[in-house]
Amino acid sequence: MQQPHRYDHTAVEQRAQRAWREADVFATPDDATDPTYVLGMFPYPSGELHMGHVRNYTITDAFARFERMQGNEVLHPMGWDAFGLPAENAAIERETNPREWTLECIERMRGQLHDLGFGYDWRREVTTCDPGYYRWNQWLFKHLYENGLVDRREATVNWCPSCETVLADEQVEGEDEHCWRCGTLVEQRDLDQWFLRITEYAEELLEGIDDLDEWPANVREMQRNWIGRQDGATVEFVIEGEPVEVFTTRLDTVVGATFFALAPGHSLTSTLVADDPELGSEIDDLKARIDSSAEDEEKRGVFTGAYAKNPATGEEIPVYVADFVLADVGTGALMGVPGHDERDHEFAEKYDIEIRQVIAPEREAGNGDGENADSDGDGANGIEDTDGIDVNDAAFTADGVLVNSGEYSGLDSASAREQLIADIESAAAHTQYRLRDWLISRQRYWGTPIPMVECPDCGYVPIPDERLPVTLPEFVPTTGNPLEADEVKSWRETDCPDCGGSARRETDTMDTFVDSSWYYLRYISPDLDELPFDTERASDWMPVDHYVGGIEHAVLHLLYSRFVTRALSDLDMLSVEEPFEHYLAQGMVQLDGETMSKSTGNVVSPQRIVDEYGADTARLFILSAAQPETAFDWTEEGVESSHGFLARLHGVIGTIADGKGGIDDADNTAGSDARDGADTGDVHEYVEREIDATIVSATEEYEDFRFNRAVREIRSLVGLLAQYRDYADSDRAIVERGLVTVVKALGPIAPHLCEELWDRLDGEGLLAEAAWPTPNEDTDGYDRERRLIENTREDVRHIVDVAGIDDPEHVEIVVAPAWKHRALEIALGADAEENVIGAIMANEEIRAQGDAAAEYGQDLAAERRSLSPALSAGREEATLRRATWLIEREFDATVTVRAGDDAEEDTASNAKPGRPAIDIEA
RNA sequence: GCGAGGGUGGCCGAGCCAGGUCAAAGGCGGCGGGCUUAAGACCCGCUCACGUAGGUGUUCAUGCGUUCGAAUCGCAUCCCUCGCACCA
Repeated sequence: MQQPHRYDHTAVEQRAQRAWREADVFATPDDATDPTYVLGMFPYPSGELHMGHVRNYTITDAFARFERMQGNEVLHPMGWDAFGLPAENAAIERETNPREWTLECIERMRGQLHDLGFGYDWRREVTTCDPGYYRWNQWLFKHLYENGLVDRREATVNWCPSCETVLADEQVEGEDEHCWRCGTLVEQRDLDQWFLRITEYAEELLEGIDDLDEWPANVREMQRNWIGRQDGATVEFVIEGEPVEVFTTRLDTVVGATFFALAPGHSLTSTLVADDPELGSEIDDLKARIDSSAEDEEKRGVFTGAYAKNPATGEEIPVYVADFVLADVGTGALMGVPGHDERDHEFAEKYDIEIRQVIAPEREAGNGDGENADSDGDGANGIEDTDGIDVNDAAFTADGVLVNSGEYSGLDSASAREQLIADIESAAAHTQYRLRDWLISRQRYWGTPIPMVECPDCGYVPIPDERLPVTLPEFVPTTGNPLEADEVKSWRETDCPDCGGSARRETDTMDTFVDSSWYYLRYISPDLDELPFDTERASDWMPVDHYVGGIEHAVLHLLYSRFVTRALSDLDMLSVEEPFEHYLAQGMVQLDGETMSKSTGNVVSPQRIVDEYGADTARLFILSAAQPETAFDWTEEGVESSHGFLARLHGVIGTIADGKGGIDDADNTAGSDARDGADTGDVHEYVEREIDATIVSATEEYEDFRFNRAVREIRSLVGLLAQYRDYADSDRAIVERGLVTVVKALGPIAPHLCEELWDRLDGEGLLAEAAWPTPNEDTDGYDRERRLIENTREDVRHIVDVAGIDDPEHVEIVVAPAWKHRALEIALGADAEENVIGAIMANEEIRAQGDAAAEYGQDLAAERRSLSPALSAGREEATLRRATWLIEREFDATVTVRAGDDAEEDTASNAKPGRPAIDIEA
């Protein structure tokens, strides 16, 4: 129709952004009371925002804006995970230094975040490479140290040869063990390193998962797996007079232990082979095999010549050193039970070790599973009561009933375990975790210096708080650790805080995951000088209410953060134990089904989209393409469709606001156009109710982060408003209310355009600060009304189609008579045993309907269990009346709605509550 | 191997937790109509089968089962995705 106003997104965006900035809309005052804390994982400043970031921050921004409009105080900050190895490489490549490079990247990305219209409280911005931030990493380290949660010890650790640094276990991925950052295969090295003792919290962290009911199930499961709790027992086997402890989850099989195995790295191993050089070199071979990332190769072992005394039987069993025994699992030694452990079985077969059955399947009545019951059970090796199992073929690994175990025979596995713990002197119940301590040393420059000095006299001494931060010296481009370079010798040389003698600074820096393990606390009081965060305020504002970010951090960042939060809580720094109440793992952004990634080159540049279509289009497309947690494909068509919608909305509101639009003057008087049956008042009410219904459902969708559904609701309201505006007697006030609703409800998603349109519609103040729309009327039952209208319209179409009516003249819609509604109510209220027909016929008015009543009663009785309540006859009639204009427009026919009681008998008899009778005249 | 999550109409994807209002939302693609000189954009319908009055039949991986009633609950099987894995 009218010339659409040109939609100059760049101008619109700049205007809106300036307005927000000037009004300081997104600031969270320090005296806020428990604001809604909405947080996206802060980015590593690589220099360029990618679509994953855009998706992440669009989600948090839309939600934060929604919360603000709901009248809640909101904390929505942003910062930079600014330390990390890539900056060192980039600095060397570009002949600059990591600091400058990083700050430039931050500058650029901050600009991009601005351009996208994300509303952050920039006064709370944190940058982890800033000494004002990382001094608190050092402070935290020191306080953990003082509380016994820091350890320096020699260990076999993961070394990435490409990054030239060690890595924590969590940062090594996959079966092939590659570096999480660069993908290089890691190696093992024995080094003295700093650890945070996260294992102290293993049980707490595990139990805490149960309460994280707003986390995705898979993330919770991944954390459970990672912590890997195992309940079992420790028990000692004596080897040449030396007790050696093993851990086992199957103490019930101890009688079946026919060999003993040590890890090549076990301390006893070297003792046992000390005076046998040949044996020693064989074991060195084994060690070498383990180091060379042993795939699923055959297990190998070496018999040491020694014997271990089985604590349950007193039997002497051979001691092997075996490559499948890992030094860092359990105690680095194990009892071999070939009959009931697949791995031990394989080993025993190879070295011809006795395989003994001590567990039989529990016989249950009706266990018809013949699988093991009839497999040549008579070939059994003279052992009775083995229930047909032959452990020579394969280990039987399930729990069962003990056999061949002397006094323990007949006990079930669980009871046997308890009994054995009680009976064997050296045995004790023990719980073991797979979780390892968090190795935080990094042999890199661009990280937080670990605030320790090594004094020849006092050993390692922490640097006192008042001398923090330990700042980084100038960057020296070099291979290896730049902090070990000659050029920074003067930085390394220092004095001992304890004795004042000359000492050497620790040259390892911290894992950058330390930085991110508490940054969400620093936002709460970013300028505080005395402490990392204000305890009182943090206890009020925490936990983060909604945390959004990639699932790749399921066991890294998210686990470390949980640990640090608990540790801080135990230091009385914080009164919450879990940092993130609701965690939303956003899905991938894909292109042609492939994850967008720089390495493969299939990326869409956010910058290009913003330039070409505008930030609002990008945001709208991203949020309408899929639910936040599922992956979606980026498509140009989708982007264009989103852009088209915004441009149309812009056009529609432009024409209306300018008063030259397609609607009549607001004060037109209705009724002159005497359409049969369609009272214009009903039409208006219909639209009003649809506006209300849209508000209610959009609100619900927002609350659940289902922006895609909210968008659908809003778009369909726009469609309705367009139809209504074309309707001859539309009411300008209602159109405006509809548009205001659309603008408000879409505001969190496409904030710039909506801010502009809000202004055009003469909205007061800024949309970003406006109140969320509320329905005019109680929307109870609107669902049923919508369904009734939709069903009825579909039925009309259906009839027209199936009956082949070319040009319907008149549509008569007849609501079921009141007595049928009453009958339905009675049927619904009837007790299960009650006779429905009887109950209905007890009503005099219904009984008066004679055969019709009996017939309908039978219908009700037949369907009694699937009956659902309907609108009252009067409401049904009113609802349909409000919708007649839609049918009139669609078929260009007149439409009448009648109450069943006033209509002709024939027609009315077809009507049921919720299902009006329809009569169409051609 | 262990664990978790899944398998829905041509495709994508809701529904499943709280069984009936589900032939099953929405989008895409396809078809028809409107608008238009035409195309595009946009708007309105249709899109499992049969059917000249809103009907009937057969569907939600497969097979059993529970129930008056199952896409939804249970069991088994097959397949897919992800995580962990020589873990004692």
